[in-house]
Amino acid sequence: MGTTQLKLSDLARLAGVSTSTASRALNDNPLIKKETRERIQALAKEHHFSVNAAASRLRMQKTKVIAVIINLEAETKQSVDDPFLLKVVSDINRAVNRKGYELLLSNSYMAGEDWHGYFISGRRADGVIVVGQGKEQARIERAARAGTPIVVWGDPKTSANYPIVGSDNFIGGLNATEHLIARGASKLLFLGDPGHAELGERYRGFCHAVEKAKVEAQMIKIDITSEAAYASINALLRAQGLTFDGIFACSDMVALGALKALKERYVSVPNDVRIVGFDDIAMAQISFPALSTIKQDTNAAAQLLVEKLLSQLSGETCASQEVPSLLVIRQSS
Amino acid sequence: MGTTQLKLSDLARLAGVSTSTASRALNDNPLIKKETRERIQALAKEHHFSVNAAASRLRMQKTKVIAVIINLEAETKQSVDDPFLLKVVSDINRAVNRKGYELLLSNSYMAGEDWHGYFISGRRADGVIVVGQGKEQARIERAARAGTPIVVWGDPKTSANYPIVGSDNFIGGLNATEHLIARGASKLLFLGDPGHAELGERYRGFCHAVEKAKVEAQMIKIDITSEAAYASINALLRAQGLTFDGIFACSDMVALGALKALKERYVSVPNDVRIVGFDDIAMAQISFPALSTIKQDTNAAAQLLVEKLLSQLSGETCASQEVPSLLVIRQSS
DNA sequence: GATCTTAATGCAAACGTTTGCAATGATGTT
DNA sequence: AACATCATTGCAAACGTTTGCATTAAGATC
Repeated sequence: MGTTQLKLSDLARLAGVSTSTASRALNDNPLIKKETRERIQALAKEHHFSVNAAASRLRMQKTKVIAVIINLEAETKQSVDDPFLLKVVSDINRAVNRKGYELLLSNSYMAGEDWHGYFISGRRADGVIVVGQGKEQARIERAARAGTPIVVWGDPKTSANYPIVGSDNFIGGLNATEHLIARGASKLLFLGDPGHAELGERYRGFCHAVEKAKVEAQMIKIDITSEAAYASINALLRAQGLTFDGIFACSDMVALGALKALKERYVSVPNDVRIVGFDDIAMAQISFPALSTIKQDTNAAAQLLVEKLLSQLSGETCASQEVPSLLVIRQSS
Repeated sequence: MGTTQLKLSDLARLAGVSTSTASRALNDNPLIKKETRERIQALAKEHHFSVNAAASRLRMQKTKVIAVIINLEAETKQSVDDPFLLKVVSDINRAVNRKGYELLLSNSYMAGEDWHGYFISGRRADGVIVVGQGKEQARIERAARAGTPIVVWGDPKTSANYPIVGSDNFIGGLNATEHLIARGASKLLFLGDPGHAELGERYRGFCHAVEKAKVEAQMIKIDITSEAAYASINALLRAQGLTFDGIFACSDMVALGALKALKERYVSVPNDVRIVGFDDIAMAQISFPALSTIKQDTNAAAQLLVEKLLSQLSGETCASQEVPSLLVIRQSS
């Protein structure tokens, strides 16, 4: 309490060595005799000493911090509370920690337009992970061009001057749709917004399967929320009756919204309509009927994101990469 | 790219002033003539200059960073992916930003045992927000005693040497239970773990209502996950049949797990069994039937947490506080 | 015994800000 | 005309590390 903050030079004096020796000892530098190192480390623990990160960062010119910025456009209502996005952040957090880095949680509000200036020049972080490619990639591209070490969670097929990691959305959409067809659906419905890069790929997969099987199909463009899905299915049923027998929803939240609308109107799932979602959020297996879905391997993706970012930090350049997705069959299909 | 990092002294030279003038100008210090200030600020923008945060923090002795640490005990399986916890973090993020601070997302893994040493002495953050009181408060208490500015999301009734913000869990439990009874339930079931501080209060509210109304009640102690709830309801139905007609679940995830088990066995909700959850996560209104629940005002709580933390930073001492919760009636009851 | 190598440690500069104090010039007062 | 006041700016120290280089002591080699 009353005591002033212990600094490295104090610790050194307590140990009877110079500041530089103390510094090297704490960093386990083999220049220092082993027993000296251990003695100083023990002393540090005993006195609850910790290195002043601000000073260290200033001197080292690196922060050991990675910024994660959640990149949501104002236009869409997909909220920051989307369980899937938050799961991605959570997995990134773990992956970042495993590599000895810390995670600065940020957003457009703080970082403004000039991400390179804010994070890199501002020495707030050594690199940036962007979650959510969004529809507008100007800021990401600008940051990358300015030399920001940066990786993006999004659609890996998009060509860009930065590496993108994400699921194989096309295959995912294809598998989901073929599964619906295999289960007997012949009048398909895609629910989502193909204007969004990742969802566009899923839609391409959907269309591919539809054409191959020569079945009917329609697409309803909606906001990526359960509310929008609920409302649109309700409207569709009211206006035209049951014009479909299989739904591929662009996300689980959307699928669950649709599911609710169907159940309220006594449409049986999966007998009358089969549904497959995308993401495999926790709720998918707890809904009733449990939701079939395309599971995104966020854990593997998070690890890849971090690895690619770190390799950029050591000067290498790396490419976009898809991570396999997996069809999880449950009761809804 | 090839150009070296612009520093304050470079900017000053470009503007034809001293470094100190440039510094003051960027901080809008009225000591500097207004037009000089504006000229330098414009120049900074033009050259994409940003202050080196590491240097600034070193000199200022403060970081403008708040650490949020998610405090989950190893024993319970409540995962970091719990949508409610993540919503709290997300709301805290917004509240922190509004005050001009950044958010460092951390956990026991990085911070270790000595939070004061790691965050405060280590100059990584100016204060700490702990999400999740947990069952074991030794680390929090130790950090507080060491002088860490700290606030906790948890049960405000717990007496502690740090301020706790959270919902009025007792009232919440009381209201939920009285509502169940008012809807005709007379054989109640509490699903959760009263050993956990917040849940204990909810259980107290439950018991209070039960005693007042003199109805039957039982409690099943389970892990706070939908899987555990699903499994326990299943087991109970199999072993004893339908021995209850109202469930107060300690969280929405738990409620939804229970709901699924009931629906699978064709128990009608809300006709045979009424259910009320706690939290009001996004899924509550999209489940079928939509889940009645006690809504926690995470937004207000987040703001309170941040305000209390900042007032600690300016030397004030502050008390725990409850935020009102709200019974949201939907179809499940 | 003188020189060379090696292991271990210390000295001092640098990282880029912010800020108390001093300095300057201009204006107002006696 | 001498002096006090005020607005504006600059000087230089300090924040607490890390690290290239110099130094020391001890053992090895000739």
